[in-house]
Amino acid sequence: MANCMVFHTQIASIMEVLANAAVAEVCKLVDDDYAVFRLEITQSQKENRTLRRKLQLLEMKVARERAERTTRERVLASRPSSVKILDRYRGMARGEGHLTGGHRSFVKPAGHNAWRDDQPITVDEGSGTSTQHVIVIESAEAVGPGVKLERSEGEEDPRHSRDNHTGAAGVPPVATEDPTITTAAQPRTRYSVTEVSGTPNAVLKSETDTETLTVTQMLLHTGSDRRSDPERLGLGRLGCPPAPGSEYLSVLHQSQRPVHSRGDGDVDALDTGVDDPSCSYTTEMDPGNISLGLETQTDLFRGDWNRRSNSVYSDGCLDKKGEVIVIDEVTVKVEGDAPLTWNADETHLGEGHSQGSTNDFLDYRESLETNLNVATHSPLHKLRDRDPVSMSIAPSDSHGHVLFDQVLNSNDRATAQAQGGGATSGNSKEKRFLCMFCKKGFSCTQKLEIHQRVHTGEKPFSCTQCHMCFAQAGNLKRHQRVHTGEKPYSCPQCEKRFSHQHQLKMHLKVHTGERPFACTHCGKRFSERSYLRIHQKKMHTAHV
DNA sequence: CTGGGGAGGGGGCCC
DNA sequence: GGGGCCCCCTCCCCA
Repeated sequence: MANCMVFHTQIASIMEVLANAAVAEVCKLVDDDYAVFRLEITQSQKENRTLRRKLQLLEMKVARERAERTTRERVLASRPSSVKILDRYRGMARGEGHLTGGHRSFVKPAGHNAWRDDQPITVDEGSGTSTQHVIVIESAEAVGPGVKLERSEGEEDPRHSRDNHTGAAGVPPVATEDPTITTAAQPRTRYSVTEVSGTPNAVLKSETDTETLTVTQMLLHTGSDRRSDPERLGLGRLGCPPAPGSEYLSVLHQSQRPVHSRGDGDVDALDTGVDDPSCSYTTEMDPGNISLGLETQTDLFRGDWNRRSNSVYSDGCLDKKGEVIVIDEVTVKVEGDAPLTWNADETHLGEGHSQGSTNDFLDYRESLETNLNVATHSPLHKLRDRDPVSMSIAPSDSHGHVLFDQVLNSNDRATAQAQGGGATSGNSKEKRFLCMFCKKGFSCTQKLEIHQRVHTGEKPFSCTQCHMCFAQAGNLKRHQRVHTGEKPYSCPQCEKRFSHQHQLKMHLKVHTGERPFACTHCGKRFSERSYLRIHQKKMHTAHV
């Protein structure tokens, strides 16, 4: 019996050893196969990159030919110079295709500060599926010496664009600030930026002749801007103010890549990493894809960059396919006496700006409504669809320069109010502090500063518990009730408690039966306007 | 309905 | 008294 037990034990041991060996064998086979699979993927990626580079080269070639042809034609035509900057944001977060915001184009006639009718600002209304971004800087030759387009920190470095042209897609994105970027008054004979990934016509051309044109990307930020704060930068996705320049870029490089995988591009799916079950294999990141998006992406997210989940930001920041050249912030300094006038038909920026007069600030209110909401790209910030990315013009300095600054996170409500005469509409208090962006007036500078955060995306108040950022201290305080569970507003009739006072007010209508909002179509009444709106949308869409 | 963020305005306090 | 600052209320909107 004892021998039997010993034998049985030995059998069990042998079986265990065999089983382990079998498992090891299987694992080895799996690993080998997986390694082969990974190798194949890597090779496919490399091939893909190679093809992409070839495609880019071909497109560059075509672009150059077109540029040269255009240049010759222009020279022959002896047309007055103008500067065009076409910017297209690719890929609407919601695919609604209203890409107006990011596609603002400026045409600044040389010699005078009024937009010429015959050279309208081109608003590139991309289909939303196109990946091309085009920067066109046309003939600067006629631009007066005082006209400068400066490129500042954070702006897309032309060299990056050249990298794109030359097929240097594999070059890792440059996230660091390039002090040389701000090379104002740097003459350029040609400036071409082309990034194409989905459409054959993606070509960018720019021709500047003897002009001292520099494109500068700048953000208008108030003094309290904390963009330099590493934590905020890292949290930019959460809704912190859009960080201008490369600082934000660097954050993107670090944290935004995973987001690419959500895109619709096959390549991206590969690039963003294959879910490797073995955990020992790191899918090669496709620098061609990643770098393109990152190195060309300048700063979008500004706004809210804000908002809510971290991943969102990346969304907004990076193009789905990571191949977009985004020039979201362009500062154009115009030295001149005459107010700058935009072609209202094209840009809605119909008001001029003159130094020292806030009334002359360019009115971009309408543009706010139509601007692309970069923030919408950002899951974090969860910008509303309507939130525009706007190109705003603000007084920049004591020299009467006009800054064209793209800002995010503008609120349509503010816009609507501004449009409704908010700047001057009647309040008991004199509202002599006008918003440089929307001209809305405020009674004191503090109010104005808070308001302008709507445009700048600045959110100086950050939650210590969840990285949410807020433009107003009170909103942060209110938000923190989410963490503390504090519900200071209790219903006297049912002991229900709320964190918002307005929530209690709405709740009380449950008890009172108050339904002040009646449907104009069917007479049905609702306790809140939003309910009525939903009802009308659902039941009377045809009427509305 | 409820929860929660965005934003404007009023008012008190202090200098 | 005016301005800056802060707190709070309020309304709006969305999920």
